[in-house]
Amino acid sequence: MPPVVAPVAAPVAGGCCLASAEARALLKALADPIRLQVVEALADGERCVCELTADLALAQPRLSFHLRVLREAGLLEARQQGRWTYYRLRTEAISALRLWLDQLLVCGARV
Amino acid sequence: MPPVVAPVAAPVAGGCCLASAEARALLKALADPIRLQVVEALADGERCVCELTADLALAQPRLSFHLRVLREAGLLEARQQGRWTYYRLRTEAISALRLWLDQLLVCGARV
DNA sequence: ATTTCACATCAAGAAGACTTGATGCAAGTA
DNA sequence: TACTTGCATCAAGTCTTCTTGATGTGAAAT
Repeated sequence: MPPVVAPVAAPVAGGCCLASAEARALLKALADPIRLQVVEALADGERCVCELTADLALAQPRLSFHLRVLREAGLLEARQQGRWTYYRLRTEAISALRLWLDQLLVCGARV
Repeated sequence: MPPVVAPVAAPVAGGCCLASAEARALLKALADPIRLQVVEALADGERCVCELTADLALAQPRLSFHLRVLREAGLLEARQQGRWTYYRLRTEAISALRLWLDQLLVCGARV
């Protein structure tokens, strides 16, 4: 377990309108119970993998697999520090998804 | 194909805060490309299955399968009229999902 | 230099989701 | 009544995703 240190600000990119493939990747990533737990666990700040492994009581390769899915969907961002890898939630991704849902209602599939 | 008639208003129930299992069902339902097309096709009004089958160029049992997934997730509602079954989008479901996404950001997983 | 720790990755198997052709059924139609 | 149309459902096969144990790697500790 790493020593407790102050959280580090991460760069924020955050694009606007999602392509439907990107949106679907986000939806799919969030649809899994374990991955949703990970996202919730990261809602109040970044954590290293070993903390998540302990908190969620998961086998390490299993968690690693889901972290990769979440990262590739754009929901998570990884930061390496010493031996530890910290993951943080890309809240912009969730905002973008929220916006995408709006579009789904507003325009008659014309986007 | 059915005769063209005026669209019928459908009852709206719409619960508030989604349980995470319900939310995940919605996410999963929307994550599929075919099902997303169906939702988009229904964004501007209800349609019968045969219209959807034609528009999306899908085998009928295949569409039927996806319609069921969408309906069981709470995204669609079916209405029978004569020989035709009309499906409409439950926009409340999408609003609820949007709200659920908000909660995900606002509270540190405390909901 | 060796060991340990944190994590990623891989290969094989298990589980789940989807597709397809066949069948059933209810509501019209002839 | 017999036939057709619109749709749901089922069973079997296929494809995708997930899990698990083993292995690899780089960074710190000894």
